Amino acid sequence: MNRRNTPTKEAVLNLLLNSSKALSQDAIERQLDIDINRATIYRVLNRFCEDNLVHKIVAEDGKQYFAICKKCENPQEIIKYHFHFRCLSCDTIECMQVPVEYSVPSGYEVQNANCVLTGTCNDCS
Amino acid sequence: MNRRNTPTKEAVLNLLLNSSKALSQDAIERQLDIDINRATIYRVLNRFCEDNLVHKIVAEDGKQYFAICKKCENPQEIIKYHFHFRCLSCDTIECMQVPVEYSVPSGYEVQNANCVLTGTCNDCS
DNA sequence: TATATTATTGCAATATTGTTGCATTAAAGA
DNA sequence: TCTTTAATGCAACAATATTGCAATAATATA
Repeated sequence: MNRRNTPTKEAVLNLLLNSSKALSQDAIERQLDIDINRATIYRVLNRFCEDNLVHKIVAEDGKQYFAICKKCENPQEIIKYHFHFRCLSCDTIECMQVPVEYSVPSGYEVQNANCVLTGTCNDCS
Repeated sequence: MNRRNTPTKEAVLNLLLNSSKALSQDAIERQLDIDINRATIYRVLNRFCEDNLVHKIVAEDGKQYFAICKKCENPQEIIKYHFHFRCLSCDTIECMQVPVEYSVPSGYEVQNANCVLTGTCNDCS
């Protein structure tokens, strides 16, 4: 399944690259200049996730948010997972530098961590 | 807004009390002997949450899960938040004793933490 | 450059989860 | 027993996300 470059893909990627926050599908649709179908946006985002370009966070509102996290790409950092912060005031989600530290009993195998702190962010407090 | 005791309330509470795992609305509906309307189950659960009898976890499947966590009630433990583990194999969510440890930059105020580890649990590995 | 292959897209339909309005029922105090 | 109003069932609704299918277009190949 080879990937092809399309204006859609490029537009979504650029939006994410220029955003300091994680974005939901509807936020992406709203912020894009061009009109892209909802289903297409989801498909593009899911493909990005498959290719490890983007990571997905599910907040307690049950919605999916997507982010390109530059910190993730830092090869020095072994930190695989980091906290996310959801501000209830400005309704944004951002990647925090704070790593997720945990230990699980033997027998448990962790494949992913989805950790969201909720509250008021620096800008809104 | 006084609360009243009803068979529904009692049934849901007993189910949660006897469950070692966090349950979703549909799981509760399935496991109950009596037939209870979906909306009612949600209302009962949300009331339990308001009364701090139960806590709610949102997993990466976007679904809400509810649990009575005995560990939460231990007054010795200052631990407010703990990790949850979602097993992809048996599709359950359980409360872990592992506390969530984090620090946020000044200016951020944390009101809640929703942390779910995903993978394979002890029973399934 | 023209053509063939097939990844990508838009559209509509569908599934799932959760909430809300409203009339009815029933718990609990007077 | 009567009154108050919390709780319930039902249907409708809202929001999020996915899927099938036909049409389109990116890319490799001739």
